[in-house]
Amino acid sequence: MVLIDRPEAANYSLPEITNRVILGNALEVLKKIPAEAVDTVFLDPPYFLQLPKKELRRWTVNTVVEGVDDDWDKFGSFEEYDEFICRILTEVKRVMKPQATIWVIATYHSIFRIGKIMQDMGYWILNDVIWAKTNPMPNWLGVRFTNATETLIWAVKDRRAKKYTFNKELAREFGIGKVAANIWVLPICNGSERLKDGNGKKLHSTQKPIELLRRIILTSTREGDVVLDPMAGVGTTGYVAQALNRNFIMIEINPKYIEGIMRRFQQPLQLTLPSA
Amino acid sequence: MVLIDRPEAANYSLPEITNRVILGNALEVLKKIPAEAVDTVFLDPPYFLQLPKKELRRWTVNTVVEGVDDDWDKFGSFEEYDEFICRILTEVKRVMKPQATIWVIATYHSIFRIGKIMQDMGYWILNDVIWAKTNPMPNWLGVRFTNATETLIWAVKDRRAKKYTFNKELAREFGIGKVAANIWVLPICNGSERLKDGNGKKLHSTQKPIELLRRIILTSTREGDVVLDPMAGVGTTGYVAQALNRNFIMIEINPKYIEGIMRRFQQPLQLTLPSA
DNA sequence: AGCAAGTATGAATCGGAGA
DNA sequence: GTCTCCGATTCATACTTGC
Repeated sequence: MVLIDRPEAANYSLPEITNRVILGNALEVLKKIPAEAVDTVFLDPPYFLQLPKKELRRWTVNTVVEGVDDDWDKFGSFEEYDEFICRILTEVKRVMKPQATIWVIATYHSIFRIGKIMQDMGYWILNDVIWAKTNPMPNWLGVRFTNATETLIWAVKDRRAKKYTFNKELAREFGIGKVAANIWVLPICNGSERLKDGNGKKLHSTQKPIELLRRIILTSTREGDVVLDPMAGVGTTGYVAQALNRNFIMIEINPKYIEGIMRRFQQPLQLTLPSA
Repeated sequence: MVLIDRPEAANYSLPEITNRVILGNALEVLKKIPAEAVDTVFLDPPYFLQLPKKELRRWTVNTVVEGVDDDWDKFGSFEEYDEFICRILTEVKRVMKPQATIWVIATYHSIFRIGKIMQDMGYWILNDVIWAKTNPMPNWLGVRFTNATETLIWAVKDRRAKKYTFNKELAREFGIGKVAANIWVLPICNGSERLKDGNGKKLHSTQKPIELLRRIILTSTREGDVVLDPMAGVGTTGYVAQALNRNFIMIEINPKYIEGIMRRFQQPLQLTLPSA
């Protein structure tokens, strides 16, 4: 894995950034990428959780839930959040090929805002896909339903885009029942897959599971395609793309996460390609 | 079942409309209902792009700009839909008690717009609940995932509302696993439950299943509560509410559907109340 | 070594009363 | 709006410890 750290760069050529991770702010880096360059986008933005200041304590073991308290999830208001989302989606749209598709993931905290903004920008939603978690954290005060799902929006740039990639047979394997249903049941990322920092704590608050990206890439890309992840975190997208013979471009602003990516790629992921 | 058909009415008292269905336009009828009158709302709005234009326009008041047919597929249509949703949610909010909760159901065509509008209006989302259909209509073209879900948004009027009703133990029965998960797996409305017209065709295109309303009412209301459905269709909400010893107020503009409601209530639904 | 018991933790908008 | 204090509250999974 090669890191690109040239903040002074004017523009990037596609070859020089393919299968690379670029250190920098997605909004600025994206502007330097050629138009209509990528086949698929996976976007995992901050969810703007607005967690209460009050700590949530497990009374039986007297420990505190370490919720998402990262600076990258802090916004002053919905308006501020909306503007951020809108700017990212504008830059992303420019670098998408005409037939490219985009995946965006979030929870109820923000997925509705994102979806409406996408529609208003002209993106055409193909599906919502529900990630049903087998092991969510329960709501133990019993004041709400346990939030066991995240929602993915799968869309094209424009209503007129038709010949996008969809591997129906693989989609049938992943969904529930015999139809290619829009529900994926899989566990959250934990155990040895979860990257840790020097103190054994999780390196990233919200690392996405390999299996989730495997399903996204297999259903919506072909071998040799270029997958873009503008907010790569610890790089699950590129890690899985490489294992499935896809190309990738990742952008990440946090050196701590970049370090995790570099460490991860030293042991390439092994995945069997479907015979089809 | 008593029908209220008094378009000339000034204002309604709560007793005179409780356990009744009111014939009329929801936007106008809601204005005649006292403020802070209901405990729970179930809103099943038109699903954008699934109804012909004239069907949607019947709901809108003073918003139709003539001669913009060419723009119907673009932003103009979204705006008109948004305004309709905003108006309904404004009237609904007024008649909700401070601790009342609201359920809104839709598919990806419109749920994102609705959710953002709700947030922008100050509604505070408690959960999204995913209705996973056991018997969805397959997507034969194979160009998308089969749409096997609908999304429900469950919300309170305001972020500060706390003492809303949530029957945790019942929610645990309905969800998947032991946690009260936000996923309900149940079939679409079919068979003898589905109301038919004189020609044996389905009377309503999107009749909601009894079981869906049973779960909504049992998890989020108490006996004696008032449940409001401003766009009642063939009246599943009131039909289930009555069987569970809840009160209801239904509004419906289409006499054909009202007729279905009247017919339905002649054979009251039998449901066992949970012993709790 | 293997099995059992104990411990840790997850994108969480998670309470209420009173000062 | 803040703050403090009181009290009731969780499951699936993976890892660690102990025998």
